[in-house]
Amino acid sequence: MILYDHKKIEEKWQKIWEEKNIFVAKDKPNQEKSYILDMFPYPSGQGLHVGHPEGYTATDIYCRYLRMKGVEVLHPMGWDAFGLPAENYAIKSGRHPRLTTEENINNIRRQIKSLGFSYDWSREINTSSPDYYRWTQWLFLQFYKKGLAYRALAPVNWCPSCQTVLANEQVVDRKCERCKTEVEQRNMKQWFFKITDYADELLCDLDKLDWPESLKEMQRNWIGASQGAVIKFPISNIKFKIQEIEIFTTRLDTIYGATFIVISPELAKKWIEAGWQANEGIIIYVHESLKGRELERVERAVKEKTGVETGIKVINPATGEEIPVWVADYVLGSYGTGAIMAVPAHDERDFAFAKKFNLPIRRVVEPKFVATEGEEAFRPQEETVKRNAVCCVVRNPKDDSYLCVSWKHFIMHGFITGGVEEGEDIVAAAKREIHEETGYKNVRLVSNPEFALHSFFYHRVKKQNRHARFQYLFFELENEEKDPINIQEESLHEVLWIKRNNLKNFLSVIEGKFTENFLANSDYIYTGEGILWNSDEFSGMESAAAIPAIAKKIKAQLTTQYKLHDWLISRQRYWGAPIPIIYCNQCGEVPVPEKDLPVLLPDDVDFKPTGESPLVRSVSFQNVSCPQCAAAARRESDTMDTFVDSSWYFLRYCDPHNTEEIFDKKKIDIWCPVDFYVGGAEHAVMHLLYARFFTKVLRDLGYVNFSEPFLKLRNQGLILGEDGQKMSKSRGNVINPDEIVEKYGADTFRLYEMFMGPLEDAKPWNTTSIIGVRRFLEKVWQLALTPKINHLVDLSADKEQELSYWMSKTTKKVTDDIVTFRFNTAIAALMEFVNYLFKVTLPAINQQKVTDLLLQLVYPFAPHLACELWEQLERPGQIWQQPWPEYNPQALQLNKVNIAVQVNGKLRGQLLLTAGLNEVEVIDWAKKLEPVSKYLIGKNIKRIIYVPDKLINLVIE
RNA sequence: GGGCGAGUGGCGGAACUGGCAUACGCACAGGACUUAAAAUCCUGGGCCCGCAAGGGAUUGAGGGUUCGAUUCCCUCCUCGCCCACCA
Repeated sequence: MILYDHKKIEEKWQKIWEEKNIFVAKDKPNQEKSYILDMFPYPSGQGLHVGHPEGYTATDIYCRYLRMKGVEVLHPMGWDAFGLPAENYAIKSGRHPRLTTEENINNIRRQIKSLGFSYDWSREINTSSPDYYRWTQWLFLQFYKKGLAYRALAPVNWCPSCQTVLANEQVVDRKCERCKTEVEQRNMKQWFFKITDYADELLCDLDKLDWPESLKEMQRNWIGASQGAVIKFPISNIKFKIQEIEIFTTRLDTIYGATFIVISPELAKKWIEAGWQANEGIIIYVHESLKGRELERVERAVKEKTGVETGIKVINPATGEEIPVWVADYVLGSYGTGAIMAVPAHDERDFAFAKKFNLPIRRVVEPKFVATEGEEAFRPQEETVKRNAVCCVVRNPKDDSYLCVSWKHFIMHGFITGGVEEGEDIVAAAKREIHEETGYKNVRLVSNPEFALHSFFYHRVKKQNRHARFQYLFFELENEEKDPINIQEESLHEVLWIKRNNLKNFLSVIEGKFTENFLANSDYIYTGEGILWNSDEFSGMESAAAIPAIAKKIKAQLTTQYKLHDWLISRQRYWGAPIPIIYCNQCGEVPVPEKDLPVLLPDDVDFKPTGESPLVRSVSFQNVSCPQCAAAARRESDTMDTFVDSSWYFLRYCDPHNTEEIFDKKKIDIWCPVDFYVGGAEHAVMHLLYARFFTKVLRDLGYVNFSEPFLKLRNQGLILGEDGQKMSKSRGNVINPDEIVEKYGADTFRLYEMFMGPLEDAKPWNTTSIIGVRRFLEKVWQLALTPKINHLVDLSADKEQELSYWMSKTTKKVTDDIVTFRFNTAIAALMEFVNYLFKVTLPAINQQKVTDLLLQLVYPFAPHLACELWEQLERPGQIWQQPWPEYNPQALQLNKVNIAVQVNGKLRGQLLLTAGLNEVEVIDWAKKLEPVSKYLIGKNIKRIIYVPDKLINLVIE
């Protein structure tokens, strides 16, 4: 037998595929098409990492399958070639990024090709090539014309190590995403894309996408929409340019509890600049908090709130009351209006601040509970009786126990509660109830937190719907003196003292359970929605209804606020696409005319970062004449964020060599949107959000006719090192795919990566396990070239059925698993099939059929091997020209089935029976089964559960 | 602090809609071939008791629903990822 020489075979077939152009996608309209895309790599000097080919292999298997199903597939590859590492390397080594990038691309292209992926290389693109970035610049100009690209002075994130500004998305934990240096806040005039115009659509359209739910959730959080209101608080005591404070709140229902206003240091600074005569203490505080780097500011403030009173007073438009204004760094300048109304009774941060500075706390929202289960369930159709009530928490200080009652006719455990009579003082009412129900005479009021909750339930004794407002009162028992309890009360419930640590489990009624919050935390405040209190005509309304009603009365604007900010795209770096803008002393900001594109990146540049764009130092680049008035002018020297390049690359693949326009719209219509996109989850809120934004803008500009670029998306999970840690050079646990391909071959490598586990899971690499898939391929080789053939007899009917069962079963499993991207179990099914084939000896005619099937099923996973064997067996044509195998559903039904026999749910035996027997027959067989019968001696069978052709369970007493 | 996800042999993992837990692979042990080793092939156990036949336990822990739970419900523990003073 010829040996399985992976090197020879793989080189041979890769060359054939390339020469025959078999993976070149044809632009035919109205064909059944599929656009399958991998996230294009950054051409790093490290070359490919074993993580990259995981996603590439998955899409390759799927593409090869689709082509055999007759689908025209677009499966391109390219290079996200601009970016900082190449430039940083240039600074260190003095080698130009263009050169190193080109070398890196050549290396990675070689690596990718060595794995035999079926890319259409005729469509290869490179974002750092002028043919490409010309259109990135053109897009910038279209955005500019539409008012979606603008230049503004704004506080921005500055990375002192990378010497450039960063987008919000590139700042993680206040640190530069790339180099982990803490970022600084600077005020700079920079270019932005107005992504916030699309915030709402970017949020809503997520629902339509077949993406991992966690990833969609990350985008939702990033966009961060909050429904709320903007309210104006007029300044009442001083006069300067600012006459009112605008605040944003999501809790307009709490406005009657707003006892002060807090503004951010950023806003305070603006006011000072606008002429506010702030005292020195304020100026120092504002200065200090803005100077302190963001990270420290947050860490300090979370521990303890700081702030100063401004002396300014405003009118609360709801209460008409005059309230003070404070400045504090717990209010962010970058969110909402940079100012809040503080409601200490219903917000933990405001509460902490109010406690520290002794500001008034006013409760205005009370929790609402509706019983929904059991006999107590509130009956919405029936009339409701409203009652004022007390909930009395009586503590015995001697042993830290609490006075409780346990109802005798229901399972109901709680504190002493009772109704308050008309005109009765609540403390008096509470004492009366304690005395009536328990007999204790001497209790002392400890505190009245002026807290109440509303409970809606059906009163089982009184037989009516109740809406009770329980007010809490805390007492201590002074002494044990008590009167006898009246007989009627006694018959209803039992009086108990429950120890503090048992209380939580004991209490069963809602007002009791809720008390736990106060006992556990004396500073407990209620932050949820509920029923309004102390809120004029809105008292008694529910939060949701009160918000629009209050808004109407005080003329507040209901709006949605987003966390998403506009995308800052300027970078003070060299290796990127120059922003096509010219600054003229006469005409100001002038866009470069489209005919002058591309604005070429000059070669004669000193890369050393100075905080200024390196392009500033290129005289040939900087000095231009104004396109409008021809006067001397200068070019914008910043380049664009590289995420701009990758926001539209999937469109260029449809028409990559067009020199007249960005793309031919007809070709976009043929291929787009992308049907299936695979890549890492790290792009959740950057690339994937930006690409969606670009698509929506291009749709509004009329260039594309769809709203979402990537219909279906899956993330490949991380491949960890053999030690279970993330692979990294410093840990020394990096696996180089080249070595694996050299030693075991590309087919083995591909198969191993798919066999490791589910695509989306993180999983550790284990080199010794590779041998398993290599053995499998060798078995396929052996089975195809040197099968055991039975020349003497035909296959018996039984064996014939068994064979077609295996063929159908395997075809079905492999097909289903490819479509659902569960490659690990597809490979396991192929292994089982091969193990079976090794055990049987078949006549030549069957042997040929089964080998053909096996090779076709294996082809998407191990294409080199399958092509080679197909050729060696002298089968007609090429394997990739064959249609994908179909299976026979009838063959999946077997004559004989294995039925599990259980006694009381425990497996006691197996029955091999003809399929489709009725229950009675199966029971008969089961009872006779030796390992089963011994359990039945002297027992009655109570019940029998029969799952046809699968399982029988005999339930005995 | 909030959100999402996960927990199954020594290891990676499998199990449709509640129906034989541990498929497939690695590793391991015994055997065959070999002067020997590697490779290959065959066989085997998987935690506990037993020479064995066999029995019992078992899907992070505890509880519930069910004839039957890795799967559904409740409580808790651990790990991973993301977000985090966002009003």
